[in-house]
Amino acid sequence: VRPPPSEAQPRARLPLTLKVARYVALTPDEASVLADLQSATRSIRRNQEFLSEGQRLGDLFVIIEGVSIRYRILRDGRRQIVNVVLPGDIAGVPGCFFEGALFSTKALTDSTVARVSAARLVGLLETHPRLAAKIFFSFTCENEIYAQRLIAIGRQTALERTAHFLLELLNRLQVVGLADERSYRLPLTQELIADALGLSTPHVNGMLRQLRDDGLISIEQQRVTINDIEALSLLADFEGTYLGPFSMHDLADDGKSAGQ
Amino acid sequence: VRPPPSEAQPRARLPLTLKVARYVALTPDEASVLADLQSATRSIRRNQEFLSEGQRLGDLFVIIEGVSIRYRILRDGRRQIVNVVLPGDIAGVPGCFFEGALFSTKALTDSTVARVSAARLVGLLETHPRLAAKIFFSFTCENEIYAQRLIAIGRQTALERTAHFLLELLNRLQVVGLADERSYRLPLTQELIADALGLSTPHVNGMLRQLRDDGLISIEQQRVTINDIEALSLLADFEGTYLGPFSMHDLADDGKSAGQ
DNA sequence: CGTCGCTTTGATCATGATCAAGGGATGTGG
DNA sequence: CCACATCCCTTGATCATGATCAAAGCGACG
Repeated sequence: VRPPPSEAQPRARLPLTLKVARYVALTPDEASVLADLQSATRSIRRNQEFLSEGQRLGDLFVIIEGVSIRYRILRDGRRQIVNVVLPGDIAGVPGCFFEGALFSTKALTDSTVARVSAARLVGLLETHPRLAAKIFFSFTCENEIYAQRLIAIGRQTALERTAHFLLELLNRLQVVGLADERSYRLPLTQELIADALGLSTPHVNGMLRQLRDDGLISIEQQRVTINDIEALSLLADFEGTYLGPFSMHDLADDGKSAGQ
Repeated sequence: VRPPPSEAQPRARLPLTLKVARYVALTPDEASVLADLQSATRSIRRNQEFLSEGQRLGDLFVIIEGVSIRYRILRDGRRQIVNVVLPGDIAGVPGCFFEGALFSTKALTDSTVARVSAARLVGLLETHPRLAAKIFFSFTCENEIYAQRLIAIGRQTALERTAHFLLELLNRLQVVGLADERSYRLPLTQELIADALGLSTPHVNGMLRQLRDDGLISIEQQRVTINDIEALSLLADFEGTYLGPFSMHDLADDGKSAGQ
């Protein structure tokens, strides 16, 4: 009864074009420029830290495949994961514009990324300013993910937080076609979940177990299944509306008038 | 011994132009468009909630003067403040592009804001796309503030968090010229600080008292003074580098070449 | 003078951390 | 093919940080 390990891959290679396209409408021309940006891909091995705190780097990485974490380790060893980086996300922004990156980013699985030089992105300001604006705008959407997580970590109980985390990942993975209706593959250990949620590993273990005992979720191997999305959302006070796709489509349409 | 209440105002009315200018270089033309955007100001009374959760609103607000909070209240009454909104910040993004705002925003003090219709901002995509890109980019910078706060709330002790919070505000207020070298006026009650840090009011009280007893800070009336910035930064594991101004200046210069 | 909003303090309680150890699966070298 | 090692999950006992509840002080303001 060994499940095929390559379960998620056959799912047609996504026309990811950076997930920007999920957020805003692109002209064909823009789409092709975007595709071109991601042309040169590179492989990253599991556990490789490809962006390091303090590093002054002029590159960003569009994640084509694989899961990474963005984190920081405090002096005494405590670690906080500030983001789980999924395919379609961009790593290295705005670190590449600051003096040095503020966080490290490490691949959890073997990954494929497209390296884009910051200079080239900024060059878009000149050559395709509207595309540049759309890309930058798409970065803004991450704000809501962070804000939402701030609430979870700041004011929700361990159980609620855990539920929230699982739902957030479900939604984000669905956006890029890596999750089906109720389940997805989650390459995170409980220790990593703990560091993302500001909890201890044993306690995360207990919370997951409780969610399982209550029949809200199932976990086997690395596959998470949400059995009752509604109940879990209620528990977590979760609304998926903040995770794409949404309505800048209306506004930033092609050559049409912008004044509504 | 009543300190003049209008202490901070005489400090020349800032050429705030939205704080965008702190982050990126603007051409004179862009600067004037930006100034124009903020021309029509409006007053907001203390305690007025000018952006409400769930509200579908096509406007954003550039804060000219006053302090607001962006927050959400959970079903059982717990409140988390996700951001303290200072002059120069923009409220309502990207809420205005989502189905509905995800958080409420409320003025803590009487405020002056400039209302900008989202349509107008999007219109910039057509008329001044490079300016639009720069504005959107400036939104991205907030990500780092959120990420930093996630670390504080997720993995730092109450004392460290409190120290971090005070330092963050010092730095952010300095950027817009509302704090001097070591002190600033803070219109937040301890209850509000607690809701921003995910702590209880009595505990915030204790932490502030401890910081005071240790001689690291002083608080009188609403004025916070950091007596030993270095020591406090060490305690909080704080580095101010993530709060502008930083170096997209190099990249996005006027008509110059972008490829470095 | 009295109320209201905020700060301060203390006593008790609980959520979740820490520490420690065992268990199960997978992988690797002998 | 087995022994061992590694990584991760699981469990339990104890501890501590910070929450909750309650109440008193203290200005500012009307």
